[in-house]
Amino acid sequence: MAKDTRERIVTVARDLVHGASLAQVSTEDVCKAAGVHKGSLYHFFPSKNALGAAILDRNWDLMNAVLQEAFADDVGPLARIDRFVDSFAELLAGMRQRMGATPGCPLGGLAAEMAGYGDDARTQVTRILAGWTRYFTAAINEAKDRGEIDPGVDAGEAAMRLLAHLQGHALMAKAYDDPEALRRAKPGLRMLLGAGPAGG
Amino acid sequence: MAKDTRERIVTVARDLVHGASLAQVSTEDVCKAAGVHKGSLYHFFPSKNALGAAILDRNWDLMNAVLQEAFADDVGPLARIDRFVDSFAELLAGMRQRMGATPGCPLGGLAAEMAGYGDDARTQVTRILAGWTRYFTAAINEAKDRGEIDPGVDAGEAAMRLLAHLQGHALMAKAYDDPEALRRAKPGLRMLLGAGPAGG
DNA sequence: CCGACAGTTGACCGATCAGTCAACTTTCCC
DNA sequence: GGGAAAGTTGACTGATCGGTCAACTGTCGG
Repeated sequence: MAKDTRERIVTVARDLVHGASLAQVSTEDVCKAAGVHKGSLYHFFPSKNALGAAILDRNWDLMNAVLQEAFADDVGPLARIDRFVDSFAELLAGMRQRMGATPGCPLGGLAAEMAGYGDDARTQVTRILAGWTRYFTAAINEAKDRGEIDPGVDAGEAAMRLLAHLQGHALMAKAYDDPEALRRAKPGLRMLLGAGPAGG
Repeated sequence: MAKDTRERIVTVARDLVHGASLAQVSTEDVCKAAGVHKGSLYHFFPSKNALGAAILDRNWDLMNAVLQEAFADDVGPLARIDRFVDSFAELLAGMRQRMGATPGCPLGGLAAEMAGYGDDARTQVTRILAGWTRYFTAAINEAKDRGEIDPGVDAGEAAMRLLAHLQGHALMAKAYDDPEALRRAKPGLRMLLGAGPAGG
């Protein structure tokens, strides 16, 4: 029952927080939704911020799974990026249906909130961002090797640009309550790589 | 005294909120900082969210002033965009010095928070975003006329891409506690316009 | 069967919060 | 100067919040 309860708390809290923010969700909300009592929550987490950190890690695990699937090498590197954007957009669309409103990026949104909670949280955020860019960097390097994009581009810098671009579009998706806004990031991503507008 | 007090409340609240979030700042904090009492605050604002809306409007006013100055036509359209990024970065740097940490975009951050507060707030956010893109759209059209960028690009779509790109980089600036991260958006903006890397 | 310990309970606390209110003061216009 | 309206005061409320705690339960090794 041990790991099970902890798992359930994080899962439930994740769902609640993703629809709003960490600050808007109380520990009591989480407990009620998870069918646990306050003491149990604080048995596993020393503080609410620690729960927030666990949620952020969990969100990264989920995003990481999406990334791994999208970046599988059964298609070319540029197509993988497109595939990831589609998966991301579908993820947002599904959440919109479940919650009635389009949330922002599960990582970016919570990250922005927690980055203001001190350096520890900010370090966690940058660690996650680094993990995310790694997928882009690898794909970009492969695209360079294949001659699909200019070999002169710095893969790391380009990857950061792609990530920032995606985060910005995720914000638009939230602001316009429209998951499709994220998909509109695709042509921009191509431009940022100096690659042709289609096929890859 | 009337308008003066209201003004002071919004100004002070803006500073407090920008360093954190609306949720993290209490009405008491605002009152204390403004040297007013609760009743006065609620004399001018029907609710805390209404104060948030006023702050958002104020932030837009300030950003609008920065935009107007940066987009003055004493230089070419592409140079105006660069100039705006520089002004934006300096704005963040100044706030970092005053508050000890790099805040995100004054508009984007608060917008993301308030977009989850209902459709009214979301409408306000989209209105502001539209005002922002207008500057980009005009500059892009002028650049097209001058033959500095491909005349085939849709100015509106391109403007949206630029804005999203900037928002993403503002998030990075916050996450890495480094205002210079925003400046790194510049080459990406050029790529998104299909323009040469320098001079314009 | 026992003792230890992880997990669970639920009442409880002190603090804080958004928002209220009736009384007071100032301003301004007739 | 008088009276109404606008602005201000400061105490107050009811709710909520993060977090605590001592006692209880189940489990598992010896």
